Amino acid sequence: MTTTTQGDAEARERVLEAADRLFYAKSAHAVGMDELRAEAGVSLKKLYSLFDGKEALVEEVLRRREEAITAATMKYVLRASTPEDQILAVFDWMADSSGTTDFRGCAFINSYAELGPSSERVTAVVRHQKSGVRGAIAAMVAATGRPEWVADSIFLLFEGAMTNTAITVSSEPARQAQVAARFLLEKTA
Amino acid sequence: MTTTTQGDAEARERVLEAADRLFYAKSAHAVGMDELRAEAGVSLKKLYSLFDGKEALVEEVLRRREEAITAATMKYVLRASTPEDQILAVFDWMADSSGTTDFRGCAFINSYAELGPSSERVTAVVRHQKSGVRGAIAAMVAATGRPEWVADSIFLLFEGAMTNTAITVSSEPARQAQVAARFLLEKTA
DNA sequence: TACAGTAGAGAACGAGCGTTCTCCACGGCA
DNA sequence: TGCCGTGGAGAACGCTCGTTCTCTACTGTA
Repeated sequence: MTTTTQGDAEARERVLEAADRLFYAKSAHAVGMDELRAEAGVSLKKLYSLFDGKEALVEEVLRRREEAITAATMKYVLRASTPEDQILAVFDWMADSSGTTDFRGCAFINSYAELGPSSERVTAVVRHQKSGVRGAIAAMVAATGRPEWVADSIFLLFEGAMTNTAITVSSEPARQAQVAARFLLEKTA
Repeated sequence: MTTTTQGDAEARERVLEAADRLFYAKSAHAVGMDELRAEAGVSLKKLYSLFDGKEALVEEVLRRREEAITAATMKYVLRASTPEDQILAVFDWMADSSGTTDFRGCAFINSYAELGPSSERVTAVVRHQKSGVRGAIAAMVAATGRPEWVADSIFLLFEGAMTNTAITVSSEPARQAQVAARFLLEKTA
């Protein structure tokens, strides 16, 4: 029946939203399915009818998070006028995001770290997302006509700033990374 | 009695060595105290007589790991002749370390990621170690007379390369970071 | 009103964890 | 030889987790 399918979609959305928030804030293994059930306002039965299990849920949360992050950064990127400023805008996004007290770094790196080599499926997702971010930066850098190693460098600055922003609980690393990226772009102009 | 204290010191060493290896390879929460006991060849009773519990053990492992990493990188750093090459040598260490199949990135970031905000004690240790690495790089850069933002940039490249080396399972990120660091040093000479 | 099927609440289950406790074998001393 | 205390092996405990199962209440239909 179409009505139940409609309700399922809504419940699914609520679960994924709650899972994304809780997994990111406390790390996935620290969030129980029952806590998740309560937060999403759904029954345990429905939870397991919507998803194959916790690992599948983690996988889907990571997949959706890439979309959300891409959308969020795009708002900053598209605001910039020059291609160079577009590249630098991703660090503005990071600096602003770190202002929220629950910023805990890169969700993909965190997932990789907490899972260890135990789940090849999730590791594959993490790898894929990372290459996506890298590809986005590479495309923007390529559009400015600069060599690929510049893109690689900016990507590494991005990664380093993500983890350090989380650990230091400040937007300073994001700003430092932006300074370095700007320098790279200027000297390779 | 001094003899038992002597034996305790040896057992303690074995436990810490095994814990460091297992925690790093599989993440701390995935290693049970019994697995650790077996690996270290020690009884559960002695394990708990030597350490106050798992969290205290994690703390001490992280503290010791900093010493070990510092020593390992120093071997590379001291081999270099110029101050600039000394800075770049840390990326040689990283590239070589990533050759071992069990390289899993920065142990401190991994600990931060898997623990979440649950243990402020361990987070404090992580923060301290990170500022140590950063300080070491800052000192080397300062010795060359370059401004502090260059040190910040190289530190972020270091961090980004550590995580990406682990995720991509290759030494490429370490090399890319070295290229970027060399560029920074040349252009700020 | 009687009934079938669905979905929610939450008990139940088996596994794994950190930690403690019990039991027993062994070695130094009278 | 008999005793005592130390330490090892591992059973036990209490807890939490992911997952499944049971029971009950409800809703739409004849």
